[in-house]
Amino acid sequence: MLLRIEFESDIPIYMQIKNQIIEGIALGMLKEGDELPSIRQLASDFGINLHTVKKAYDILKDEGFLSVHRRKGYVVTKNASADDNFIEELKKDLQPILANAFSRGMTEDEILKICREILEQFKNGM
Amino acid sequence: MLLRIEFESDIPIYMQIKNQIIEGIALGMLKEGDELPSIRQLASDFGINLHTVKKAYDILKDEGFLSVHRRKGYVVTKNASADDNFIEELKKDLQPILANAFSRGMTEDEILKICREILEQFKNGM
DNA sequence: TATGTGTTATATTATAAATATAACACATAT
DNA sequence: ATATGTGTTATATTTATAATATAACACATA
Repeated sequence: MLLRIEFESDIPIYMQIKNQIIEGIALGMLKEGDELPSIRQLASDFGINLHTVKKAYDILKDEGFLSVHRRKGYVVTKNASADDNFIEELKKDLQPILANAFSRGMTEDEILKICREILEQFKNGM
Repeated sequence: MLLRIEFESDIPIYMQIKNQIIEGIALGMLKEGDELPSIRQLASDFGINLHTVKKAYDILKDEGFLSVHRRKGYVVTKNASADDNFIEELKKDLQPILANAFSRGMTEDEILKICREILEQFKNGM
């Protein structure tokens, strides 16, 4: 599992880590039972603080993507489900992004094509 | 054009304003030439600061959704295009959101259905 | 000339993100 | 037993971003 952090990005570091781990799971690069690097290890690799990594991991734990074992550390656990609550959040997240694309003149088909391409990656486990 | 601000939201106020104006354009509620409330007016309506509103408006101006006239104030101008640069950003924005949905077990069809529903709103100008 | 637009500048406060350090709890390899 | 490597908790500090507060200015036009 390769992580890269863009320090110049406007996306907070803990969010980049969180997002990339979810993407790793979606792509099949991270499977149930896989152990993640320890918070100290990852922090050290990137020259960032232990708490920044822990924040990302803890959010993923709360959401059901990770669980934690005393000795093994954080482990992939796919307990996150797409309940009604999540669907609502999903719509709220997508709404402004799709509105932006549509307002710039993209057609429904053009926009859906991009969504399909991204989802295709996940299905094929690239 | 009705705006609502959620002060408890984790989304910054200027971002909520920005997003809702883009959604207004996507929904056809805001059309080319429409004048927005003045920054002082909108700030006063919501009990927020003039600069918070200006920040939102200025971003929209930079992106080509608004232009500004000395007397009329900020006006809807659809100069925002979906160039290669935007498409790249769009993919980057969609990637983590779709990964999240997919990792929770949603199928491609289920996810695309939600995208279609949102886009349908825009096409029908709800 | 008064009024209502946006603009610019400066300072301050509030909140979130990230860091720095230290000490602790727990499992297990040695 | 003890050392080591996990995560955990606590506290304080620094940095960056968001939001506010005030004031003065430029411009168009009624």
